[in-house]
Amino acid sequence: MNDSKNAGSFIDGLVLNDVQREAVVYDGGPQLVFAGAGTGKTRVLTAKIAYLIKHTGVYPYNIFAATFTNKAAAQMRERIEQITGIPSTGLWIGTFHSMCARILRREAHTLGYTPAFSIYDDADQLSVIKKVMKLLHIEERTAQPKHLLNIISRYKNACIPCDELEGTGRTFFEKETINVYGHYQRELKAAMAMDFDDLITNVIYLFRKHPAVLEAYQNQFKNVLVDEYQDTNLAQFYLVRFLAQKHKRIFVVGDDDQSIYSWRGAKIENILSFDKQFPGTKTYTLEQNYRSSQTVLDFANSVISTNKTRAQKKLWTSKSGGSAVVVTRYLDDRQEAASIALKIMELGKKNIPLGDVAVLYRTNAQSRVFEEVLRKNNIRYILVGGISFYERKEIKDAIAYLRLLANPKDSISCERILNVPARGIGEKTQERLAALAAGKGCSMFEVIMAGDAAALEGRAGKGLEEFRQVFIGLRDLAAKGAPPDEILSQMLSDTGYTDLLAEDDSEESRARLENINELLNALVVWSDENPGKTLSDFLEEVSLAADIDGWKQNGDAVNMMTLHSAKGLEFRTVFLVGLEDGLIPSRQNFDDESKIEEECRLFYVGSTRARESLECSHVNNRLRFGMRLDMEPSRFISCVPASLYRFVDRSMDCLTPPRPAFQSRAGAPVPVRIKKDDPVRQPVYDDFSQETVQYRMGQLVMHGKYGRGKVLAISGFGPDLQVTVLFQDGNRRRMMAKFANLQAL
DNA sequence: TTGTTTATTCTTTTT
DNA sequence: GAATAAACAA
Repeated sequence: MNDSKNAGSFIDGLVLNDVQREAVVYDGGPQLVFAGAGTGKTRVLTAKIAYLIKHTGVYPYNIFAATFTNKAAAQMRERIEQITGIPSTGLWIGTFHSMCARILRREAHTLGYTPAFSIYDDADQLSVIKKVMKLLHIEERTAQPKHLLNIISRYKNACIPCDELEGTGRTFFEKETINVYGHYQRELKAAMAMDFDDLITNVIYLFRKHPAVLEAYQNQFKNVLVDEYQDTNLAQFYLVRFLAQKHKRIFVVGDDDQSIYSWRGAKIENILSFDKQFPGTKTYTLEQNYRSSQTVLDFANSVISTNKTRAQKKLWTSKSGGSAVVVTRYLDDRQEAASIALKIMELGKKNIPLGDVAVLYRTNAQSRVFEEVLRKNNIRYILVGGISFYERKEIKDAIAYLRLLANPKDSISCERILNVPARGIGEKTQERLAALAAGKGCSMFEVIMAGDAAALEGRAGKGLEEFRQVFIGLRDLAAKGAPPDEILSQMLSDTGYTDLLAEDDSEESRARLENINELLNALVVWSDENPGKTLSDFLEEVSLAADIDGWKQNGDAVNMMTLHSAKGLEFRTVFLVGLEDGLIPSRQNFDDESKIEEECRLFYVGSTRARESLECSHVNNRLRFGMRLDMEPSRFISCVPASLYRFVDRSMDCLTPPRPAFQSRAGAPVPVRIKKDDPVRQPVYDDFSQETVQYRMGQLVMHGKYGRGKVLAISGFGPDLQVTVLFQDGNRRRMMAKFANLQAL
């Protein structure tokens, strides 16, 4: 970078180019930095904060810096400390969610919350919404719980509280949704819980209702900085505006070409209209890329140039050349994985550290084939995302115990573990408990702990008493100030949770036991590193941890993650896999132009992760939903001029024995799952269609119009017989068997 | 009430 | 094919 035309100068030991330095030094109001991929975005932000602290007399305590992940925050904090030599303890740097949680714990009482409130993840949210729907007698097939949550989330992102919506619903559905929203919020409040959106939104409500509180925070945060500004949502914009209103010392960095979170409410308009929102904004554009080779950049530039709605810019680098971008076509996903594993091994032989290699894909499900083949070849890998550690059943159970201990109103956690391990407390008992709690105006857990429920007869009563004793023990321990890990291990032994797993000799139980021990270790380490912090602090960290936060680049392990997780990272060699229409762009976004553009940006983000070599691949045929589908190469590849990459077709190679594309299992009929010795459940014969066709689950069939498909479900009987078929185009159709005229394959 | 089998849906992406 | 909901048997 020293040979570039705007030769670098140093600020506090950081090399900066002219534009970067100007942005760091300027102190005349709002600043917006458009920073393309690899143009030193993090460097500028770090330098800016360090500069503020070291040269302008701003205390770390006066800085509010929002990053996209906790990991990024931790790294930046460390770097800043290094540069300035000043302890960064007071510095507020973290994700919007974690910093808002911090504010809310402080101000909890103002909002009628306890500082130990629980934070609900989406599984918890789903439980709450289902509870509400049951209460309001809304059936799940009339309105999907996830859809309702989505609408609620949109209201929250716009910072519209439910009481403002009362009576505004026009259609029946709207009225119902608003009603659900109200009940949902009441349920959360009763449980002393907030969901992810609430963390931001409640801070906004706090500031709106209590100007004095707002002013205090405005006075504290004289400087507001935001990273990845293109992925902020409306509520986050309101927050930033609130905080920066007074001093107008706001500095945001982002790249509209890397906006990939609109489905989470992110508004690309935030960055595109920043200068209108903050008059007098000084705008900078960073276009010199320090990461990738020219060939990679040319490819990436071409990918993104097809998008219409974007701020014009073009990345360039002073590094010339680089190895050509390769696009390879494979026969199927297995060949793709096997060949890439082979290539990875060759890289290893060339002494390229595998920690500098990544396999990136659109969906988590795609990791499976790679895991299998890498394991078979003894290649170490690190998998980011998928089912994360904290989403595992046993971990969620353990956490629920701790949560309930910290927050006795947390009914969702209470219901989760009341009968785990099984204590004979079934659905009926739970209903009775809920009624009892409602009558007394307290939570289920409080009813149990008061001993009021001990009056319940028989097994259930006994189970409840057992449950109560466990928590009495835990409370004692907590009151004595025992460290969290001790509390957890006592819970595990008192409930018999560990014993139960130890008794069972299955592979699964052993894995679970291992996970539990891992959690225990994590708690020990955590308490060690965070003396004085409470159980709630730990639980908060757990709730707000991203998959990528736990990721540690390891010298000899290949990295595998989704394109979303890869944002902000870079690798020497990147394999961009599964580049097929339907995956990227996702089939579900086919009908929306703006979503297609976002998928294109995702492809762009992926391509720009590569420093030296970029290998893309797509397959003719892929296993999805347990069936083989024929795929077409992604439309985004088709848009790139052939001169910008080298195309290799390996789909004719016979690495795997040749077979018809569709019938992967050599046409072997899928075994029918019929209950043994039950004549009633023999395969259904449709005697009423012209031909006698025998349908069974998993049966491969041919349809005149839709082509091949797999029978997923059979319902009805005789002339009413219906079959649900998943077709090759990825769509599922339910059809009357007598008209469908399906042919067995 | 519990543990089994069977049916159904599901795959985007995550703080 | 895998995870979950629903249905069922013990």
